[in-house]
Amino acid sequence: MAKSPPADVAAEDALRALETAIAHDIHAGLLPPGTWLKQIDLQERYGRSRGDVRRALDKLVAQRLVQQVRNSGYRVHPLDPQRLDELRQVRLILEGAAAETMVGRADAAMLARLRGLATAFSLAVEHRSILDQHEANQAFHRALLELCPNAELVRLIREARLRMPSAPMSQWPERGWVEESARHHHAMVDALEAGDRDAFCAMVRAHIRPTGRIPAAAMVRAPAPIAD
Amino acid sequence: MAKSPPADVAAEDALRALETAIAHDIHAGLLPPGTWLKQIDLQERYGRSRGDVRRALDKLVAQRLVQQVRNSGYRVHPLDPQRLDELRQVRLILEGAAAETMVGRADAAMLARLRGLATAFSLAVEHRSILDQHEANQAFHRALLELCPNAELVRLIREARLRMPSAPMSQWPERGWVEESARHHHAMVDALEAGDRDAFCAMVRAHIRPTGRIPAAAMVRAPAPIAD
DNA sequence: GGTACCAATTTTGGAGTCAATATGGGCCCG
DNA sequence: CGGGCCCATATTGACTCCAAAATTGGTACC
Repeated sequence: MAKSPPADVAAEDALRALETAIAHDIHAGLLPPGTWLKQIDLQERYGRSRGDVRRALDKLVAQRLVQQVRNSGYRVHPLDPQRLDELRQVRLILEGAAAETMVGRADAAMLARLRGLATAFSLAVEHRSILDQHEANQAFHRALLELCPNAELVRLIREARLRMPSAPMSQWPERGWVEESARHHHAMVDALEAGDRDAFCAMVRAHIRPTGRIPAAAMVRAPAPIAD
Repeated sequence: MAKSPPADVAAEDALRALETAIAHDIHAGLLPPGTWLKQIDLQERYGRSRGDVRRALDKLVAQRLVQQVRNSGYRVHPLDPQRLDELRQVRLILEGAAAETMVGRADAAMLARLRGLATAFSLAVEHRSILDQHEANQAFHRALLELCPNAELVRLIREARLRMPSAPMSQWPERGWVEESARHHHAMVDALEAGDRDAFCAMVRAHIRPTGRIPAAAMVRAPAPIAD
């Protein structure tokens, strides 16, 4: 049953690889919101069969990252300010709750790794391209999420982050925010190291930047009710 | 342009209908966890083409309600105690956060409707089949969720609830829980009517019952101080 | 009597093909 | 000169068919 046939794993990973490749290009800004994703273009762009493209697109539709219009094809989901703010609130809820479970779970090696990723991001902010900054940021947060023991929660957070279409790219250029992000990362590691749960959670929440306008009325209060 | 072609809408709804039909049968216990979902069976069971069955199955896989094994087909996702508990925590997080946003948004008509659905559930508990109870419960919670202004959050909650495989059916029969659920529903409406946010949120959290047995080993240590 | 092997059947996965529909340009008419 | 209609093209969506793989049942052997 659970053998390890390379062909099977390869095929399965290949499908997911295509899916994440398209998602990556969307986040990188190569496929701006509203762009029509013609199957034939993707087919030759990624060198895959049409069926694979179609299945990957369907998965992306299930994640609401792309939109399907009957008999017109798929297109990158246009970003709606309302939806963007709702997504931000969802991230606040999920990542805030996850933060509660993370403090105290990092050993020395993990702390060192996180510190390294935080400094890598700082360096990227100074000397590298925006795309590299994006990568470094994702790497840091990916590692951070490994501390959360709730696999389902982690999956949900990953999906929620994935669902934010091109948000980073369009708003990062504002000088000052990236640098603040870098400081946030280091502060998170500091709090983790000190075992200061409140500081850590506060930093995680502060890190989720408000989208353009701040409708304070819709803010959710609520600290996480999660069991350890 | 955007004419009103019944074919398009019908086709789109038809696909989703098949998807929800399968999900419904899974929740109803007709397709227990671990069951192999042979495409040909579903094809003749729901009277749909194989392509439709496949696409619906893929969507269900994306929602982690069914599992796909290469060259062996799809099967209902087996319920793992660990995963079930993680899902419960996720529901606590999401529904608890949603509850915070609901108080004060219900007008008189909505309150009356909720009250009616709560009593309908109570009646179902007394006089109807388990399946009817399940339906009544879903109807109440569906209506309740309409109070949440965050559409993305609502979607996430619906998906999370959908992802719980057959949990209600397998554990509801324990006499006492269903009746407590009915009381919970009425208490929620009471709190909503009184505008008592804390009471409402507490009730929502209490309503998310702990998963059957608590495998202390699987717990991430720490007593789960769920609800209050 | 139990076990291991082998063949037949069933089921999946994918590719190819074909009809239906939207898009864009050109043409005709006002 | 501007607007509306019609047709050619390209793209999508669905059905069908075929090969590959796994499961099942049977049989022979130990």
